[in-house]
Amino acid sequence: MPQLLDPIHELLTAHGLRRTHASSLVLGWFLAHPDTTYTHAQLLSALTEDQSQALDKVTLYRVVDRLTQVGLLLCRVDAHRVRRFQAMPMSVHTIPHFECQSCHRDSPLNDALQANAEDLERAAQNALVALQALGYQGYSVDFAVRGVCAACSTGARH
Amino acid sequence: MPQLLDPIHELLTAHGLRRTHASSLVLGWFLAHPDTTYTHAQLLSALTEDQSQALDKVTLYRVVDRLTQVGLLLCRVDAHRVRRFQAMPMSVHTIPHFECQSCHRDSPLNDALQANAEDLERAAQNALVALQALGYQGYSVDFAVRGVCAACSTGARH
DNA sequence: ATTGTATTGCAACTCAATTGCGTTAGCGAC
DNA sequence: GTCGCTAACGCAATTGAGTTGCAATACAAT
Repeated sequence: MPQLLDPIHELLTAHGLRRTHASSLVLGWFLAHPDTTYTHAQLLSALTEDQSQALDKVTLYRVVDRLTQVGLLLCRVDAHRVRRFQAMPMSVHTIPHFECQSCHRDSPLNDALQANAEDLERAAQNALVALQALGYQGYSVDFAVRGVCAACSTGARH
Repeated sequence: MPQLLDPIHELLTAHGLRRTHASSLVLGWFLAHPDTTYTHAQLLSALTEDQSQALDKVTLYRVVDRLTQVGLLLCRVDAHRVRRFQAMPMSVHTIPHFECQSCHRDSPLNDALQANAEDLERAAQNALVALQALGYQGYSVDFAVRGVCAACSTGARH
């Protein structure tokens, strides 16, 4: 058990963070659930039911903040103005998505974009290479289309 | 003067909205300031100082909401979790930008992406054409890269 | 072990945005 | 025109994500 936590501890110290109960717990959770996004609230309840001991709300905010600032986590604000965090992905998957401004649904666009997936992927890759050369680090690419979806634009009335 | 407002009135009725003082005022402001984003607060103070009569905060929220739902305005949530609105653009300019997760600065990426500007533009155009065929309408494309900028990643300590 | 500083936890607070509800005013029908 | 239905208004009170202040605690470097 203590050996299993080592990679977490090493990541923390490698990024200049202390190896505390809260930070190990949070980073451990994210590493165990890659490619999944969590809001603060979701993370709090997930950790609370995983552990029996509840971790303070403010502490969680601060731990997540630190992890994000050093590039261990990725943060984006969703259409409902809530921050969503996930472990910083290793590879670059550009996930094109559509945000409807009427029903506020956020749906993936894989089907509609089959044709230009390669253009997008190339643009994303080149962007990252160019940025890496400039000293930027630990990034992720997001391709978002905003508008009114078919259902809402035909349905008309709000 | 009344003649100048006609295009605004026509847009409102064409989208099933009533031609009220507040909605004409707000839509008029956005049409007069294309390519500029406003938060609710900025819009409120801009309109208040333009007009002498202050328009209620809640009314403004609701008017902007309606204009957005029918596709006359474009809405995005910025890195500080505040909604920013602008007139729905006529043409598609994909504005690649970088959001630093440490200093929270949001900077345009034109320089770094000179090389793949065409790939991006093509991907955006194709995406819109494909979506239009599916009944989606009034959209805008956003290409965002997230990570830690050069200054923050070398500076290290927050 | 000692000490300086990062981190924690609690309460109180901020601020964008929302809801309830009684009132007002578009707009279509008569 | 004016009647009546409903959208839109405006005020007060509320929500909910996130923040700040500060005293108490726990890392980690010496």
